[in-house]
Amino acid sequence: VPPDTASVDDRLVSTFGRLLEATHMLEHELGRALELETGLPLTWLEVLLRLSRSPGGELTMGEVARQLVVTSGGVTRLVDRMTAAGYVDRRRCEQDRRVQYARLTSLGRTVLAPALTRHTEHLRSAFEALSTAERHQLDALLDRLRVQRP
Amino acid sequence: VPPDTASVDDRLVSTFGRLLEATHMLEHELGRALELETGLPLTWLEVLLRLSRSPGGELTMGEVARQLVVTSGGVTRLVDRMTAAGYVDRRRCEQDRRVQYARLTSLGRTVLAPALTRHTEHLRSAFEALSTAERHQLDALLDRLRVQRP
DNA sequence: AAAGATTGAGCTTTCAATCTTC
DNA sequence: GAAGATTGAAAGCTCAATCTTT
Repeated sequence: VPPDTASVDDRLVSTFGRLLEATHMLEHELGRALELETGLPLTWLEVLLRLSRSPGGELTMGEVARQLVVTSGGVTRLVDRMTAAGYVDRRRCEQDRRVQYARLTSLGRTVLAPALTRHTEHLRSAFEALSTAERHQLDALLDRLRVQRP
Repeated sequence: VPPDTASVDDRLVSTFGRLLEATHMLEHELGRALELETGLPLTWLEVLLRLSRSPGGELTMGEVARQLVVTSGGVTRLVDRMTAAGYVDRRRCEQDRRVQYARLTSLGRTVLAPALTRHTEHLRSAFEALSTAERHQLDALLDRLRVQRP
């Protein structure tokens, strides 16, 4: 073992610890503010946002699960609740009848717009310490932080 | 509203979305690998690690809650379970008898060492795409991503 | 047999109320 | 009254088993 391996590893462990802490904190505070001001949980916003960006305003259940990093069972129930609220509905795929699409409803679009505006304002204040160049830097770093999935 | 504000905001929302996705993915995969190979959940490792770095190997319940970004009720039960496993115990503060310390036991130290080794190996492979300079960059960016707590 | 989605059971967390101590 | 920690109830997630379709 080279003499400075230990300290390099320590830094690595610390960096990861900070990544978790900073992300969890942002998630918690931004989620709290969003839900307080719009009634929409951050997870719901994430789903609505990702659906709205997809062609047809829909994604398969599996794709939502991958993007949110939750299990398929978790997505089933998440979409159940959002369906009960009227923000999304389900559509069977005709080519492959095993798959279901979660699809944005017009109510979902109506609710998304103002919530996204508020969320963006919160984000601006959370990221105001970073310059545009630094935000691009962060973007680039995150893109390269990939871990292979099983 | 300036003409390019919309696209700047879009980028901001995307950056945050990527931050969440990348972090959740790392957390999920590294957690899965750690628990598979050592039997220790990532959350438990985080607790043991932070206790081991503190003077006396202990932190107040509230401090653990803040660092892990969970509620005080959540920490009470987390420490309950880790106490049942024998990895930590509780100690009353004498100056202020409202506070309790969660304290690393010798069994906790014994379990932490090899788990940390494995975790570090996983981290090396997850971060191998980043140079040392880029890891410092990430560190610096994370430090500046602060959000005020209520 | 494998893949996508759902379900039942169980675990961990939050929320709100409570207790103790300052 | 306020702060730190704990508790009961409930929400949301995972895990493993199941069902349907490929």
